[in-house]
Amino acid sequence: MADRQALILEAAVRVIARSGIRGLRVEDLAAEAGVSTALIYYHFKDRAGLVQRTLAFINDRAVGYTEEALQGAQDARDALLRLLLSELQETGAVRENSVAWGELRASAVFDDSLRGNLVGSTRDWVRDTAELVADAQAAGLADLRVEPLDVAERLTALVEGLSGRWLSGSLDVERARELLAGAVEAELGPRR
Amino acid sequence: MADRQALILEAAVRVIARSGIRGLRVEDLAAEAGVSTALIYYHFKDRAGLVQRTLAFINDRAVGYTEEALQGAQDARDALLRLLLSELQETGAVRENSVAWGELRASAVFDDSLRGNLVGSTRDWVRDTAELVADAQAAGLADLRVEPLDVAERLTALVEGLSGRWLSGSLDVERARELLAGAVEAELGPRR
DNA sequence: GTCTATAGGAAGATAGAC
DNA sequence: GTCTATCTTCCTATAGAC
Repeated sequence: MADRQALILEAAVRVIARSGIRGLRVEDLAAEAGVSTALIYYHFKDRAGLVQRTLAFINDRAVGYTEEALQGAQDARDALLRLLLSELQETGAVRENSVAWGELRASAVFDDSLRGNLVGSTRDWVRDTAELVADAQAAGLADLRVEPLDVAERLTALVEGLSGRWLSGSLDVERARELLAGAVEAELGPRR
Repeated sequence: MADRQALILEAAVRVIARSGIRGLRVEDLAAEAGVSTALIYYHFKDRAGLVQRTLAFINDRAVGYTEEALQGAQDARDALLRLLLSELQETGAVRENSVAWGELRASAVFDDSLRGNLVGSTRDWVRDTAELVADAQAAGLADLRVEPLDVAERLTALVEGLSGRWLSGSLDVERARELLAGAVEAELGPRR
């Protein structure tokens, strides 16, 4: 069984998914994890440290289902679509991650200390996406006139927009996935 | 000069733009507005009522610059672009509104009582956008094969995604506007 | 309508025993 | 390492005077 710290971090993800980063109460987390508040302070120093560590934990976990999503892709264009769709799934872990990610971005508007992490992760994601766009072009599966970085930046930003609507109850996940697939078609042009 | 309530509401917008909905402290607002906390409770009953009224106030104000953006549009396609770009401007009021809107969406993930307002406003915005897409098609300025509602839903969601990146410091406003213009081109196809 | 003063209740953080 | 108990700070909300 995992150690106490890991148990607390897993509980923290659940609490953040339920109440948000700013709604995270150390006492709630203690109850969720079945430990005392003092233990949390012992392991994580203070609330800010706890949040920091939880965000890093979430990021690591995301790598898992992202790579999983790429398994079995037919070609580069298919891989691109799968990568993007992997953020829009009604799965426990994905939803938790999406909520946390959205909260992180929303919180970073008011809290500089959260921006570093965020900007870096965003850039990585955009870069990976742009590479798949370029691969698709090289394989003759996408319009050669489009700029991979522009397309990647738009598609990933669209995922974030759709995700926000999904999680805030304006859009169901199936419709979001459909819209995203349509955007990929519009951006890359017909398969040649 | 406006009455006290309006002064408080204007101050509340500034405080929300600076600290977020969940970061709004009645005491901060009192200082910003130059009144006592008691007066705020006198006029708005409680914190929730204050937030509610402020959000409505922000919505009303947004109608102003939205309509302004449509002035001088050359044609339906141009009007569509202007409508969308009006959310991405480095102007005091627009930035304040964008921050508040993003916060509202982010908060609604955890607070059901905020969803009603949000879902309705989103639907209206998407509908107005879809109408402009249909107008552009009728005027021969957009590909007739695209579904106006799908395009509108994607473009408005993209605006929200770009706006989130802009406000959280991942993207500057000029780049965001450029990317958005590119998306309109990709979605509507070349002018015919 | 508006203020000063303060009650009352969360929530973060720590002391000290085990 | 982990807990119980508690300190302290911050924040919403109200009482009561003007």
